[in-house]
Amino acid sequence: MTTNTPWLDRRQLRAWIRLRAMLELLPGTLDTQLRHDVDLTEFEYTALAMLSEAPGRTMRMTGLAQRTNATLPRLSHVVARLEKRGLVERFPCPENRRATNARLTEAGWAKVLQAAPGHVATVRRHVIDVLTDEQLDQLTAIGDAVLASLDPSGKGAVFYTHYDDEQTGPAS
Amino acid sequence: MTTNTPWLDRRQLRAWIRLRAMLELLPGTLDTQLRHDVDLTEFEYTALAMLSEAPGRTMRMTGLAQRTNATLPRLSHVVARLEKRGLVERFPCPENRRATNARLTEAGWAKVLQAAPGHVATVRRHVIDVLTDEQLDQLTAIGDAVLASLDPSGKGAVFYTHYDDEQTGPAS
DNA sequence: CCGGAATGGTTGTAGCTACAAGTTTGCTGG
DNA sequence: CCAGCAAACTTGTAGCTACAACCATTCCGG
Repeated sequence: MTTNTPWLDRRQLRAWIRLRAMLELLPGTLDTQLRHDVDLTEFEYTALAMLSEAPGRTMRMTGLAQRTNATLPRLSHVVARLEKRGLVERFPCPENRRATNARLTEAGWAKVLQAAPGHVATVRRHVIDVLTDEQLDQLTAIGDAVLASLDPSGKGAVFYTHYDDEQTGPAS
Repeated sequence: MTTNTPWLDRRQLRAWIRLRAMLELLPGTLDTQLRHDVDLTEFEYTALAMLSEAPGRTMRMTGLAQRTNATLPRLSHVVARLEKRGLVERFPCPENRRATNARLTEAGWAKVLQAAPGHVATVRRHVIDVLTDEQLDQLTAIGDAVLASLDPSGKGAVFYTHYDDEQTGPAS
């Protein structure tokens, strides 16, 4: 820890500058579109979307937090707000009395249906449609490497790899 | 705008999920390290670092905002806080009386020196060192494509391409 | 040379996130 | 069977960002 940290060479710096710029600019762009069109944050949308795909449109808070890459306090606040807006409802989990389930309401489902097309269009416009199929796969590989370093336990990976290939069994 | 937005296929979804996860997790990781070690945000660090590389360690607010991918209001607030901490000082720009210059103080310079190694180490650990040289170049290309779609005017590109190749002249 | 638009900034405020505590329920060893 | 620790949340609060408003300069056409 006494230093000896090599500086970044030009190639590395070049890549890092792009990544940092994306990190700074993309969230704002996505948020702006969603807020303007349907009054949702990208994070709120993601939470609702995850619920909409879950069996019974219901998930436990912890599970939802993992899928949305959020901390539990953050999710708790967000769900509380969504509940006030009538898009989600919470109820104690039957099997585990310290757990809480979040369920998408009908209004929440309608909201997802309303929000999805615009959001997908934005993601397409700024990300998907400007990349080649090859680049999409490269991005996937890069993401896997980076995310593995961020989450060595690999808890999140369960979800990342969920869409990789339906045939393959769970990660060994 | 009447819909007709194709949904994402598996390959596209796969890549997008990784990118979204990075968008969500990376900033927090970088912020946490910097805040813990030197009480700085990644954004604050970037601002200070940009100033430290500028001639006279001085930049106009607008220019600094562009390099840090920030809006002017945001930068204004941040610089105000940095000024209170004695890391930066502001003074009216001589050539343009409506403009403001921000200059790194000695304390600010010391702060950058103190912060840089740890931050670079973190960036290395989670990004640079987990990718191959090939992947770094791929990331650069992907970043260029995405950023171009976010900023069609290409104002930011001036900076992105600054490190690409010292030999090449300014973009045509 | 003057009225309006554009440039360059600052400030106020609402809303979201991170961090730190606190609470309840479940688990485990002795 | 119970002490203590862990799991699963919720809540309080400080701090940062976005958005909107505002003010001061500068530029530009007629």
